[in-house]
Amino acid sequence: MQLSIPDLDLRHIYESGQCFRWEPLGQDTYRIPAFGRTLTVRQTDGVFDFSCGAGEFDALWRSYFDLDTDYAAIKARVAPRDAYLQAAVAYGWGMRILRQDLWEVIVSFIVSQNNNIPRIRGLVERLCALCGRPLESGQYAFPTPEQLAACTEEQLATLRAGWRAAYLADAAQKVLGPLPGPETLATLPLADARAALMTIHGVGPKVADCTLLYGLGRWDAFPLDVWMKRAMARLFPEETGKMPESAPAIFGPYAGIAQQYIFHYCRCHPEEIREKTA
DNA sequence: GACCAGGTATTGC
DNA sequence: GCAATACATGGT
Repeated sequence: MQLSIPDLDLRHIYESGQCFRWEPLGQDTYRIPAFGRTLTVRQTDGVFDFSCGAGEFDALWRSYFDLDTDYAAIKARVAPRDAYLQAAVAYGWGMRILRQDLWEVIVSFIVSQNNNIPRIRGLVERLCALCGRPLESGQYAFPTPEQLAACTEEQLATLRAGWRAAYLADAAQKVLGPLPGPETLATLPLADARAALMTIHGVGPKVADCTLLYGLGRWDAFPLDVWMKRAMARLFPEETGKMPESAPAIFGPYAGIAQQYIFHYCRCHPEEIREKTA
């Protein structure tokens, strides 16, 4: 089906480090495995061709692309007087926060720690091929917690994930066991939801915040990685040591979305940050 | 061959 | 509490 969508650019999302399984298929086209399905999307001048019918689109992908949220209003709220924020929003004008599967986000960002994005992509794909269900498209579904938990240490070693392999095993155990379900994590106070996720070995503050933001749509979560720390030190030096708790006071209820614009811009323009903080 | 990559757990003060 | 350190793997 075809749809005209404002404030959406697939490349901005693909490059923004929130998802790791999108596969570029030439100009402005991506193949996206998620929810055990494979969607192909082509973008031409704000018009999007989705390789699915209206039923599947409304059931799965409308929420995935966060299409019921007015990003124009959010951008206006996020970029007040500060020139850097204005530039970040203008540069990543088509950014959106995907509503991804919670379990997939937990695993992906455990894998992401102290790793670069190309290697994260490779690792996640190897994991899917190792124990995920084969799809008709020839790709693999993201493995369930049960499938991951069933893997032996030797099998996980083939991923070449290093010390993170043990973290993945623990994440599966915790999700199958004591961890509250998605509905609970979505409604818990931020600090409590964060603490619950951090009971997983290998999930610290940053991975917990990524999980809350990308896996539960909690825009009050504000992931602080090395790049965001640099950007915040440059933009709000007086907030040093108070982040991420003070983020909502600065950016309002869309702190996590602001983070996404800033992170993307920051990664693509490293010189603007280094000049000021080196 | 250092050095870095969307960090975290552990240790020592 | 908070800084220093090790941690595996692969790409510049």
